[in-house]
Amino acid sequence: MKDNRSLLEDLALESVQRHGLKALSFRTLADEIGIKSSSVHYYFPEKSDLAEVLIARYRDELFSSLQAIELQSSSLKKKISAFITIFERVAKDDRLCLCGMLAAEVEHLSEHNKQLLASLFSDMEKWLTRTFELQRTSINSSLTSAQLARASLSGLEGALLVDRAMGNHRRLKAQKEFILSQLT
Amino acid sequence: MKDNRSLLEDLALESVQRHGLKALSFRTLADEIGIKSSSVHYYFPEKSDLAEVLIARYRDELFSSLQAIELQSSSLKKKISAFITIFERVAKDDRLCLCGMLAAEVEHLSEHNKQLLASLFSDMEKWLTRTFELQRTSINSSLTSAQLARASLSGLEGALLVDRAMGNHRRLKAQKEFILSQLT
DNA sequence: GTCTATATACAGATAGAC
DNA sequence: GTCTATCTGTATATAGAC
Repeated sequence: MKDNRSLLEDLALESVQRHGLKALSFRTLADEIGIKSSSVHYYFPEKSDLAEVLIARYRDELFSSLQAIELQSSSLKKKISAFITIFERVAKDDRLCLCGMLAAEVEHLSEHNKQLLASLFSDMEKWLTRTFELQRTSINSSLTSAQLARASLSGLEGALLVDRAMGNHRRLKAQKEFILSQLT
Repeated sequence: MKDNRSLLEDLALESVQRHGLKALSFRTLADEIGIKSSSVHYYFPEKSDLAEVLIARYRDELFSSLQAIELQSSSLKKKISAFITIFERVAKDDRLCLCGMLAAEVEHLSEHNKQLLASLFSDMEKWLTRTFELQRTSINSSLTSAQLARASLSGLEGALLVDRAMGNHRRLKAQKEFILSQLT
């Protein structure tokens, strides 16, 4: 049995990935677990406090996935495939990546949360850059590892975005083929 | 001197590309040209009516740009470069592509506007697919023209999205290099 | 076309009782 | 921790006068 704090975080994360932070309401959130909105404010005084927790949680779970990839996969192609699997799971769940959704709403974020978001993107890119660079010889492209990392991450974010509007997963599939076609 | 209808459309388009449709307020819009919100309802009875006009306008301007590209550019690389220029202009103006922003907010669109958005994406992909296919011999990739089109468009949308969160244009630049690296 | 006035709904947030 | 009650702000939308 989970405590209310965790339940609220779970529901909030799902809601933000589906409908956005601006559309998230403390009232609706409270209704979903049968408490009042004032009780939600007990856990998260302001909406920005909740957003901060969501970003931190997403970051933690993401980084443990990345560590698992480093341990389990050997070839570069396998590592990048496993990385893309993270996005495929998000797509299957009819969600956007939290980062992608917040990026669309960046003008509504607190300054602090804007920085957290930027550093999360930056760290994902760094992981990709390092992963590419460590097995650079497996790459067949004129681009630098950093450029490939930037294009790959933003490409996957865009694929999730457009696929949601189109009701299928064709762009994520195309993006995956595109990225993997650069690796041997 | 533009009429109020056009002024409202201009301001609304800019606002949606920057802050999203959900954040767009008839009151604020009215204030910006010195009329009352009830007068905005005279032109656009409901918010979804305004959104529909914005999508149609965006579509018209986009397609005339695409036609110009077909007439002016010869090589495939030049055509695709010119296509990417459209996104570079959007980025320089600190906006998102209207389609990308609405895709993030797709759960809040009316059924009709959801369809308009999907068909706009679809037509952009068709244009790209046709353009790639017509000069297929200039492409150095194992992907089909349709897959390249899907990956390119969603990649550019994602680049705009992530770049906004990061405060620079590095992902759009990387995406451009990535796409053009497949063309001879 | 534009206004005033208003109905209605919902948002974030807080005070204070239990 | 959770509640009731409330303040305050803002949103969409409409009726009816000018």
